[in-house]
Amino acid sequence: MKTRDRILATAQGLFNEVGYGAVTTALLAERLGIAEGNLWYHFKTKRALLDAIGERFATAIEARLALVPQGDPLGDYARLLRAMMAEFRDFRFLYRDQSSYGDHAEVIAAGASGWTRRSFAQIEAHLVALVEAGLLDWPRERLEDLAINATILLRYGLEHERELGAATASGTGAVRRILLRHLTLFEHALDPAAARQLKTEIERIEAEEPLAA
Amino acid sequence: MKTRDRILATAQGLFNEVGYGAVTTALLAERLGIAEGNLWYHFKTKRALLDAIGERFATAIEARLALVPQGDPLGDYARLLRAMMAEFRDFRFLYRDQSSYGDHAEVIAAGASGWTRRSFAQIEAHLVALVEAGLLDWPRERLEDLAINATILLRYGLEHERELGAATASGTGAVRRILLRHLTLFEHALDPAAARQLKTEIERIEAEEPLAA
DNA sequence: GTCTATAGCCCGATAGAC
DNA sequence: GTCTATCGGGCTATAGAC
Repeated sequence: MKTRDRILATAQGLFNEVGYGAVTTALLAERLGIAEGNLWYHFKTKRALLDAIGERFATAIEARLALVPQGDPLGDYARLLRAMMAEFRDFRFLYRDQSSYGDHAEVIAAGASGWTRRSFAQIEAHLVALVEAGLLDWPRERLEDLAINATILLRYGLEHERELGAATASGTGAVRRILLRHLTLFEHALDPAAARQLKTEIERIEAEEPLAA
Repeated sequence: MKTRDRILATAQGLFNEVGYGAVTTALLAERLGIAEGNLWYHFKTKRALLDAIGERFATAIEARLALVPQGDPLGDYARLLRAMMAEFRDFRFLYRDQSSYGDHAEVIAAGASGWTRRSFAQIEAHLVALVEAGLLDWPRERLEDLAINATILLRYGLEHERELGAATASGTGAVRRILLRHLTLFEHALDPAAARQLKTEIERIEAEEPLAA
């Protein structure tokens, strides 16, 4: 792996782990086993490093937002949940530490609002597919609210788990709890077999691999 | 007002406004119109300042958690909503900037988990009162989930509004939108007159005064 | 209690040898 | 591409006059 990519991956992992503000260039260089000066060869400023991760983020989020229901409402919804949680986990510091990187934030600050609104619509589209397949019994006029509430519960799930004192790393069950929690919004209105299948899929998602750091 | 109290109030307002990490002692002193050295007379360290605000927070949160349904389910619930939103607003940086104050956090880190769980129970108790008064049609076994989901939507409401690009200061309608959003969780199961009354109360809450800073 | 002056530290970033 | 050495600056905090 090229040094530049190692820096990016390690920085991203470290930012997620201890927070953007707490990651000094000295700490990052030490973790990488390279000299601090070498960092500046690959990234002229700390901000340039953040920007590079921001570009990765924008790419990942656009890829996730491109997911549309494709005829298997339950599988499609589970796939979307998996993609969203992976994104929240892999780029967690970008969501969480916005107050730390102050002016270093352009890509995120510019995109956040639109991305969030498109996430609402995306979840709603998937819920509509469930309704149309007869798997979810929910009045059309309340689907938008359901979608927004589901998105918020997913979006702030990891922070909420941490606030409850739970570990949030992969394999701790945090993702499973978050997904099951959001399911309580509409589980009672789901076809029982569909609910069971969704829960099985959720167990599979929790078992996923974390970001290589 | 004593200088010590002015420092506390101004610091709290400034922390909420621009983030704990972004508030340097130089900025704080300038806003107060006093010399930086004078700050250290009143608070030996920046952490001591944070601790003092943390104590205020602990007092406020215990006072809020002491609120119990008192026979007027709708009024009681509105009173609780008002208290919670005031708390989230007045001590916002404590909720938001946890990654910034790293080790400076004792009171919060120690209490957060318990406070959150007690908030769940408190909201649930108020919802139970609504059910028992015949104003809310909700199965008992799903009340806990409803309470938890409502708490999360309220707790992360301001951060979510900001992420959507909305202003979150008092009078911007952010609090009203947050309260109406959480109401979508169970509005359809509320007695229509009760729903109308709750909405009226919500308008009244939005019109409230901000923290004097 | 409040001020001025400054210490001491760590940070992000640069210069230049290899 | 990677290293060592070092700089300038901002930050928290101290010393001591008033």
